[in-house]
Amino acid sequence: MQGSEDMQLHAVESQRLYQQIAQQIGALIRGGTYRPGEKLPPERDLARSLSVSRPVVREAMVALELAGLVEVRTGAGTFVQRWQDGAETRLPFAEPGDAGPSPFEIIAARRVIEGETAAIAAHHATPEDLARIREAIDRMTRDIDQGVQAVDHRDDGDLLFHVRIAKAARNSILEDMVSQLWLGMTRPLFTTISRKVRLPENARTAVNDHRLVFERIAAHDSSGARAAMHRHIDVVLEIMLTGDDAEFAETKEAAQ
Amino acid sequence: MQGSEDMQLHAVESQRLYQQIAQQIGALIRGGTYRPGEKLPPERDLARSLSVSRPVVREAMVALELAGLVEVRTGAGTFVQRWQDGAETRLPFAEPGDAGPSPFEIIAARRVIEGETAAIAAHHATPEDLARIREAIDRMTRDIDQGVQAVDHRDDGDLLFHVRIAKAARNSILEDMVSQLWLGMTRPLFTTISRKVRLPENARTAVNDHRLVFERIAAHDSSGARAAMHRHIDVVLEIMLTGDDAEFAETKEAAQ
DNA sequence: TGAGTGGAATTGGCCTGACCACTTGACCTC
DNA sequence: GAGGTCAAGTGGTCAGGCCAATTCCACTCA
Repeated sequence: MQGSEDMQLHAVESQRLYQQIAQQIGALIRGGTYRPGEKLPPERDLARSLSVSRPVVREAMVALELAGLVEVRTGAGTFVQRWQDGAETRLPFAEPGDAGPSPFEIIAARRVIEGETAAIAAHHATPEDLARIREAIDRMTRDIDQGVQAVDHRDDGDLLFHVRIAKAARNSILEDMVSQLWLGMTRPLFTTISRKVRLPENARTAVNDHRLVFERIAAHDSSGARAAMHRHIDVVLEIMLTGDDAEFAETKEAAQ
Repeated sequence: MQGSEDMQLHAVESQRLYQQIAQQIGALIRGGTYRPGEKLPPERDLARSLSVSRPVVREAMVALELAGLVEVRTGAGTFVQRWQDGAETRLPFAEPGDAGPSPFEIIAARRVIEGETAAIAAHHATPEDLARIREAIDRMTRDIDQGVQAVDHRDDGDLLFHVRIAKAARNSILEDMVSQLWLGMTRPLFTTISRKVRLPENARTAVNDHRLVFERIAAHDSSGARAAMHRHIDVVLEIMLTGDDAEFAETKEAAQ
């Protein structure tokens, strides 16, 4: 998996108990031991058989509940959700041996989603929407010129640009997806890769791309906006790939 | 918001304490009271000032952690995440007065995402992928003929069809999105609406649409697959709208 | 003077045990 | 048989405590 040199040891970041429990139970559910609609053992029993305290089990239940795997009914019990998820409702935290989606999967997903949000935005965008998008571009330009790096993501012009386009598409789900995918790209694990995108010279190309996308949206040119956004994201992909650990190259195809 | 008749009273489903706490703290974070990187008060203090027990605060922290809003560092404290989300990281559970995304937003999102997954799948699909997709169609056909309704979502041919296409697109993120959106459509709140789609006559049209999509994918006709999927989802939208509470009609446009 | 170190204070992680409130279903009454 | 009653089961919450990781600063020693 890795050359014999530069073997950096990354801490195992010990998983908290509730995460381990949630994973175990989640696996049982996905594995079919507990079928949809079925009732899980009482918290007290689970605690006993897992050799943990009830509070820990309860924290795990919160996680499973948020993941949509179980439904907790006061006084009645905890039940496996009936509907949803064909195969892949993952717990939000990494499972052992699972690094989660690669940066390239994320890029590919962004290409798809943001390409479409840009196209939709080109239809719906009001003057106010356009002003807000333009403001994000200006902010990014300014920050690059002054060499500052937004500490607060709420001030990050790059992110704002993408989110505001999604907002102009008038679909809160798509908007959330854009935010979440951005989150994924800036995760600690990927900082080394994504930091390159932030280098001044690359940032300038990016902001220029942003302007092109903006122009197409402002012109209500739907397919043009989609194409421009695709080009932009392809460039980001290129940057991520240049001079990089070649181990990722094989994943490149998956990003189209 | 509603006609004077047929005023059905839907239960308030009392929110659990941890959810209320998580919402409050989440609001403070989004509101800027706690800035990114900043340290939250210790759990004990929070418990005291919120007049709840520490376990409750801890459960709320699990929720906030899973939502990506905070990071918990053993022995050090709880900190607001630096990166991520420009504006809209929502807690997974509904906030007061927020019904969450409407079925029409979900449909619109599905149209976008699944249209693209179908297009990508048309590129990548292997014979095995095609076989699995076809199997989903067959299963759905059989279930309709026999009048059975899958109790276990893992046996639901309709869902399987969509998920397996996403799987053929070879992107786990897109795949998860398709699953999650499906989840959203079959939520308890929307059952009344989405049940119509399951009516035998509608199900037959659906399965026929599925076949058309499948043919385009099998023929490696990317844009044809996208178009076929769009048509399919447009039909679903139509079904949802027919003879329905007209209050939703205004939202129709948002679904394109 | 300054680098290093040791320990106390802080803070999250986890446990025990208890009580309350809601749900469910068997049982009892009419 | 219909309807009401009650007790067991189960989640919701609280209180208090101990352990372990992290910080940070006063102290030590070169």
